[in-house]
Amino acid sequence: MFHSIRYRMPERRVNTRNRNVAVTAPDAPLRNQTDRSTWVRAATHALAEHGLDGVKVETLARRLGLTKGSFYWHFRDRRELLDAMLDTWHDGRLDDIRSLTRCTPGEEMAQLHHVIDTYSVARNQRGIRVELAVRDWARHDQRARAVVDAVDAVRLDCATALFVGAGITPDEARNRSLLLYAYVFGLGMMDGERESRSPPAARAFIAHLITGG
Amino acid sequence: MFHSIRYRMPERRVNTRNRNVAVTAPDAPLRNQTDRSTWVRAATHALAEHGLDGVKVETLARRLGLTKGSFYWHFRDRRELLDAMLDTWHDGRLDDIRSLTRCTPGEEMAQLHHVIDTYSVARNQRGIRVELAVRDWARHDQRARAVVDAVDAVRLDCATALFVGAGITPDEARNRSLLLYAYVFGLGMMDGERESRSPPAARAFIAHLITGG
DNA sequence: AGTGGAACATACGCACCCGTATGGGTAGTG
DNA sequence: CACTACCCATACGGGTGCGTATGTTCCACT
Repeated sequence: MFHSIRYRMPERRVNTRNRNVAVTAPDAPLRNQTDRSTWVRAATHALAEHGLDGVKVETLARRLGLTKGSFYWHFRDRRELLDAMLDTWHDGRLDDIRSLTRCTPGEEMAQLHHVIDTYSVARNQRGIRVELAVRDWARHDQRARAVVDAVDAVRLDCATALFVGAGITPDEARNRSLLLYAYVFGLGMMDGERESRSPPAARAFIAHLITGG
Repeated sequence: MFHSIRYRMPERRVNTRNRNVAVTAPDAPLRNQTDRSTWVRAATHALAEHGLDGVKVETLARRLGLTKGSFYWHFRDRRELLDAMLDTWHDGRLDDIRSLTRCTPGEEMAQLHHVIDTYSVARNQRGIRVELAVRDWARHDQRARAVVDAVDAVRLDCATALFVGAGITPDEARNRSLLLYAYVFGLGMMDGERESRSPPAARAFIAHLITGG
């Protein structure tokens, strides 16, 4: 979704210089992807730390020991960086989901508990921070909204499949999956990178309520 | 909490002009509170619409048909407006909680279902927007964090009392209360002012899972 | 009628951030 | 060695937002 749709602007550059070319040109497949990912990593870090408005070109450049000249060589504008952030976040989440919901038959319930534990603030603080920042971003940006919705759809489908594999009816499985994700993200919002409100015993009890056993 | 601690700056003004005086002066008790609340209302609206960084002095002034001159008469700086927003939000939430958890004995479970319904996106869209914006704000601001924590503490206490009144043990009551609020806020984040993922039947099923009845 | 203060408008300086224009350095290639 | 593509630095203009300094209007009170 929104995979680096980079198009050469008509005559934006008259001198010899150029940016890394469009993906529509099949013989020039995205050179310097590594440098782009450097900016994306720094930007994602800033997003987790200070929110979307903390993602500023000059701030990132200072942090990386570079200048805006470097940035605007790799990206057309700030929006292109934001799209790249959404793309990498989307792809990373899909990979996580796939590796989290792949389990041997009969172990579905244990795997669901592992999903809950993975999204707990205590274990995955950075992931939760990014998650919440992206979700807040999605409240003001349509592309972010679409990416979040796509990730949520896959998450719900995979968790529902686990519940169904454990013998739950499809309807109930979907409802419990929705409760599961709403709970983990909501808890991340309430606990705010600490776990004052949810000692391990409480989390275990709630996890059993969600999974039903 | 953080109730308008306004102090006269030492010699900040040398001419005749002055701001509405400090609360420490007992004979001048906050004149023009209505005008301050006008700014706070507009700011809260902007917060819900565009997040904290959408709360800009000049933008609010344009929206109100005024200028910065008016704002800086009523407020010392932007931070004072933000504190006033937190105060009014805090007080309003406490009022809501009190009116939501006051019920006749024997009706505790029905009241808990009413709490869940009140915080659903479909019924209270604006409240949820403000809630999420404040919570995101709390991730970068200590004062906002303190206010959110205080509100959450009261919410959990009152919901726990309802569960206990319905015959649940205190530990389980607190756990179910935590699940309740984490779920409603998490669902607000996932559904994003629509209710595509949670049809009424799903919400009813989940509500019964949370309350246990 | 005149005075003082409340409530606002106007104008300015400053800082920050975006995007562009342009120059420089380096490595590979003929 | 010249040339070029790549990668980055410097410099600039425009826009925006914060806070301050100062001017203006209206009203209450004497």
